[in-house]
Amino acid sequence: MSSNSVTINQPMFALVDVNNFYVSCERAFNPHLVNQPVVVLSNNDGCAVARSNEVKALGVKMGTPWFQLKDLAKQHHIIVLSSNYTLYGDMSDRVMTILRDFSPYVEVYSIDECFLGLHGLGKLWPTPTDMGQSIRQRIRQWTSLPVCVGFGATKTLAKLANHIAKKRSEFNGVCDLASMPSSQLDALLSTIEVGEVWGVGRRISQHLNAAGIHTVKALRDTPATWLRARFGVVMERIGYELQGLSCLSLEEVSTPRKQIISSRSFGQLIYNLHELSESVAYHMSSAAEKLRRQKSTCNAIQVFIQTNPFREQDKQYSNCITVPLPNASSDTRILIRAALFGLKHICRKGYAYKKAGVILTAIDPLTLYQDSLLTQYGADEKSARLMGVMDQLNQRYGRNIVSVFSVGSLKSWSMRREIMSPCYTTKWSDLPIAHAS
DNA sequence: TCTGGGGTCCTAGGACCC
DNA sequence: TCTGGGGTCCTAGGACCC
Repeated sequence: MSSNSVTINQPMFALVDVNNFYVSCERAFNPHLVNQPVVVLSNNDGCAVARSNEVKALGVKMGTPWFQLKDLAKQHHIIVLSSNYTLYGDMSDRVMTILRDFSPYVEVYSIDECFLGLHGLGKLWPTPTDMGQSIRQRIRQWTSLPVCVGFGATKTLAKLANHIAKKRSEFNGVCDLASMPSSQLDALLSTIEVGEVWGVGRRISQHLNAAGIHTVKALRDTPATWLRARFGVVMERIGYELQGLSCLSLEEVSTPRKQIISSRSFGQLIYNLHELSESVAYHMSSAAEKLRRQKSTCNAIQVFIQTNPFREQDKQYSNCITVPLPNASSDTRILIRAALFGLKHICRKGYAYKKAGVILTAIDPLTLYQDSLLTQYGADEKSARLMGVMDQLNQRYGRNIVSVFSVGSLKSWSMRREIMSPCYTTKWSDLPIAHAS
């Protein structure tokens, strides 16, 4: 290496992930579970959603139905627990609080995973690995949960590093891909299957394999343009991310949900509208609660019901209906009324129903207000009146909530909402001049 | 009258994630 | 007997408009 420009890849992201999260939470409060084979089951105790290492070693896959697991469980004395989401949520909060001590840039990615942004923090630790070990130690000490930490130049690489830290004991729970010499990195990446990459699922793995791409190294060395042409923009991004070009940024503020789903399989089959109504009303009230918690309102609801597709001997029926609400609402009674109205339309007699639920389309009330204004002062209204409305709105909310985004022709101005950015001018005189051509 | 290009909006379906 | 419950984003295609 005689070059005078030595490149040191700074890891920009860390991913911290709790090992076997639900099982580890249960162990934190019941030491008898430590070193024992343990599984946690989903709602209705339907299937396994968390497995201890001992159970994974027996070959039990995520999502295995409990009835398929029963014999094995008896044979190996597996301890089986129903899930306790209140507990898990609480433990998750504690972990995230600890992580905020390590970086001001935090994205809570899921109940047991967290990305940290690291830029500017390099001087605080001798190496990223030291930071990682410190994170592990503190979380272990304060919550008794085991975590692994991965470092990388991009989120995708950090995620991959975390996977490596988990699977390969020689890393001792912390893997830093960014500081790894490239020969070692290549050797490592060529031992990992392409399906382990974040965003590469079963289907795309199959296609990649068919094209002769089997390992992460091979995927990284595939031209991103080819990935784009073959699979679309999402895969293109993954290609760049693997090469160390960051395409996915840290999302520190949690955005409100656009859809809120509440659904559940029934413990036993049900047969009539009355029972379905009860369940749908229940789901609707819980969805409406979530809706109000994120300060949204709802302008359409979808109701769905289905029979049990696994009972092949049964007559199958599944249907859904979307009920638009002319006046957006977050009032539980109004939403339930609409849902039951929809349910009546799709409910048929003579079927054994297994599952029902609702999906709300959630909207920020401010957005609704903007939309109504835009309808009111339609696209053909290229007048100063429209501009005046924009100015008023922007002043009232102290930020640019509407902006001009395109000039279609001399005849029409189009507008759209812009809450965050970018903000173009809202002054009539500053608008670009449209040329007829 | 005919033709074409460019654009929006909506929906369904596919793929992925935890 | 018994098979989870949430979410996101992208794309294609059709209807419609100018």
